[in-house]
Amino acid sequence: MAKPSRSARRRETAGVGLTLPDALAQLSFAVHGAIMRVADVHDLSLVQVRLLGVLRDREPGMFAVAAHLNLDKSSVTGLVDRAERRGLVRRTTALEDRRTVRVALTARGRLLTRRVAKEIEGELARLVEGLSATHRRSLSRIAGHVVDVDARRRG
Amino acid sequence: MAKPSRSARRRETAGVGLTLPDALAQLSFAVHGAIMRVADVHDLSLVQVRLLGVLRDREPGMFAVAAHLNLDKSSVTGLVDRAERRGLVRRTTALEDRRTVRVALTARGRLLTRRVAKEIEGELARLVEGLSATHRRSLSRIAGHVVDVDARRRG
DNA sequence: TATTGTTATACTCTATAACTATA
DNA sequence: TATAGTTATAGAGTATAACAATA
Repeated sequence: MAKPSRSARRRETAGVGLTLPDALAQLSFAVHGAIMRVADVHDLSLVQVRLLGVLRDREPGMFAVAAHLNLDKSSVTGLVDRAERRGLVRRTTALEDRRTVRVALTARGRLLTRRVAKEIEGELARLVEGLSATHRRSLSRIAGHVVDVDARRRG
Repeated sequence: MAKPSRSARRRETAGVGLTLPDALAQLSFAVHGAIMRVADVHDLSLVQVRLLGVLRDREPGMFAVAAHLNLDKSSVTGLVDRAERRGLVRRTTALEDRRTVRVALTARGRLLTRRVAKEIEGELARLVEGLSATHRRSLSRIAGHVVDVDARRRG
């Protein structure tokens, strides 16, 4: 049996009488699946998508990338190596501190980043297109609140 | 459906600062984080947690496990190898078809599965404990609806 | 021939520890 | 000494292709 795509994801039957934890977990898997569908099309992993996202508005050093992605710096070395091999990012040496290596999107990387962001937004929009405007507003507001509380709790 | 105008979108997200796709993505990361906190405590990966979940009420063959997890059967061989090495699952040969290898939780695996499930439920409950009962009900209902539509769309 | 699993191989992703270069 | 990054190494997780055993 061949897996048709790069991602592995769960697809279990949804229900009506779900507990809130179950509903949350399944919603999370659905969202993850939507993101991975886009990533797969461009042969990107989730981490690579996140890397592109981090570089979208910044030109951080390797250490800062590691902090953003919550990875060890040695993991970022390989991650950037692979992205560089694909021509998506470029390493440049900082003039002010010759120890730091800045990472930046190439023109091709920038193009791909914009495209992927737009496609993910589209997939997520499709995911909620069956909801009424009222429910969409509710979901947005409640989800925002949950995220907010969680973020404050963890700094 | 027409693409909403820029101003309409601003109206839709007024008061929250997040678009619905953003809110969904961030909520998904928060949920994933909650699950991973539990998994980490028990030195489990997300896939291993899912494997335990699949085996909770079943004793499937390797092929069926692969289908449940949406993995290639060769990937499941290694996955089950590692779980078996840790004493969490056991391979047994089926009597009716000597090709198939059934996978079952050991006593220790069953214990861990119950504990992990309970802890994940607890983490997710904590995630939403700041919501009013009304908002919790809304979130549960709306999330269930999204998951339901998504599941039906993908069969 | 078809199905179920495993093996061989290769790649991504991740971490820890040791190393280099710069500050 | 301390910091930024890479290298060496190990292991999990994934896939494809080739194989063995059974149906």
